[in-house]
Amino acid sequence: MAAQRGEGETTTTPAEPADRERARAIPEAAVARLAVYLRVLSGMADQGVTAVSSEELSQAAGVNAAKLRKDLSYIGSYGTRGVGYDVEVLVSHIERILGLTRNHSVAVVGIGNLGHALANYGGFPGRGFPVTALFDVDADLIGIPVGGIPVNHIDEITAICLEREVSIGVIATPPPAAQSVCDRLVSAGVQCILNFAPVVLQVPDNVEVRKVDLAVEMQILSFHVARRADEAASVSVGNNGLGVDGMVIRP
Amino acid sequence: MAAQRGEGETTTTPAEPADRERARAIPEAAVARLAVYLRVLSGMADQGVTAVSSEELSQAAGVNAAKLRKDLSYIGSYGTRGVGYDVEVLVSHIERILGLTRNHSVAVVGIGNLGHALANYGGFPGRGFPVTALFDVDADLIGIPVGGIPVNHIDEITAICLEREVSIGVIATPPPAAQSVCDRLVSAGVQCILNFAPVVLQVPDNVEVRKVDLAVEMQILSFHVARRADEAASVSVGNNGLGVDGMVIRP
DNA sequence: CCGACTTTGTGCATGCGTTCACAAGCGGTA
DNA sequence: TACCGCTTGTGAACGCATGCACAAAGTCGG
Repeated sequence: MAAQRGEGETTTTPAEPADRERARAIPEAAVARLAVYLRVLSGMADQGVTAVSSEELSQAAGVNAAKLRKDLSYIGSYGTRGVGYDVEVLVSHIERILGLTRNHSVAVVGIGNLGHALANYGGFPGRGFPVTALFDVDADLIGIPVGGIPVNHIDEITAICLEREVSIGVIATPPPAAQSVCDRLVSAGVQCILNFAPVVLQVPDNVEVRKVDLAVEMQILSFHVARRADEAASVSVGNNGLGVDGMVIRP
Repeated sequence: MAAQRGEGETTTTPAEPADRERARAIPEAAVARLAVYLRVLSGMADQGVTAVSSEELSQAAGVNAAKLRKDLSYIGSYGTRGVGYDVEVLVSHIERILGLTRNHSVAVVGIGNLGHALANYGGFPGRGFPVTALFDVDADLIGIPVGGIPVNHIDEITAICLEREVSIGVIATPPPAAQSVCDRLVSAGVQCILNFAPVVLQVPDNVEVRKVDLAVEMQILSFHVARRADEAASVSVGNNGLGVDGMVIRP
């Protein structure tokens, strides 16, 4: 669907179909994978690899080759049939689509164990995400530099975020503080938030929140442990669905 | 579909349709949400709330009410029509399905900034996930207790994981070490891994890996920042898809 | 005891994402 | 130049997840 490229279309449409249209059409799931491809490709580039096939790249990224090609097709046709992809070219196009050509100033709120860890990454995972502000409520922390940046009091959040043009806020506070911190970030014009607090944040529609929830991750793993155990039990006993420990399972 | 409960079915099927069948049928996405519902419900229980409707619960969990009801229906029918759900009952059933009635011993590998943070959570987010072993390669760390547990050398990983029946391994090492650590965990019988290292782990089919990748999260946010910026640009100029900075976007 | 009202549980339709399979396109070779 | 083999890009089928809308089932008031 959508406009093909250079297919001899003789309408009045300009030659360049605008990346915006494309970007809007990329499935969320594909965006996440593009970031993974980017990392794998960067690693390859560092090792002097200049060309790669969809098969190789997909294996390194842990996905199916067809899926990889479809994902790449969302951002355009930059491969050469019969040959593969040029690593450099792919890297630069993915970076462009992911918006990594601009710098995204990051603020970390909550300088506890996790906040420390995040701030110390310095220049955050991958390049392009400079941490430019740290906030906490603890008076003992204010002014102390962590990862090269001094900690500010949380009350200064609005002023500083505006001044330093923070585009991404990272919440690493205890749960009770998270919503209030979030509200302040939003009122400071931050439109993207990465939330480590185990809380469901309420935000306006124009703000994007991504959640990293350790408890949820652990519980999903726990579910799989339980499922495996159940399977093992029913296999070892027979396959009628009545496990050895039927009554252990029920409360 | 599947067997209804106590509908007067007079086949030879035993009364209890076995939770195993159910567990296998729960969509992955629903499992993640069940964990969220569980947290919200626990919070409600702590505040003395005893009953809740799907509407209330769904709002607190940030999802659509129909989806919530469907999710809950995967684990059985424990609500009362015209009334809602009993908080305690729901909590205990979700805990059972997620396998939280058993204790899952956790090992953390890589006691850097992040590993420290994880170990210090002590008893990990939510109850039921006791951290029972820590590992690192750094000789300076060996023997030092973090969060109450002494750090062991990584070479002891197999022996200790077997001895302490570790069921979940958490990898918080630098990227180059991750795959090797993963292999050792697997050979120690660990079947569930939570990976914080920005690496695509290769594991056998019977091992479950979940990935928490900060770089990917940041880049997804970056993508949305860029998309918003593009939208804003094209809106402010008109709506023909040709933005003000068309040539800035292209390399 | 009955009728009105509330809320659950779920069949069905819709849409998104994944997978398949193959035509189109390109480099290499004779 | 013409052919051959390889790899991309994508139309189309499939499957899963989401959302809708309503019957079933319960409570409450009279």
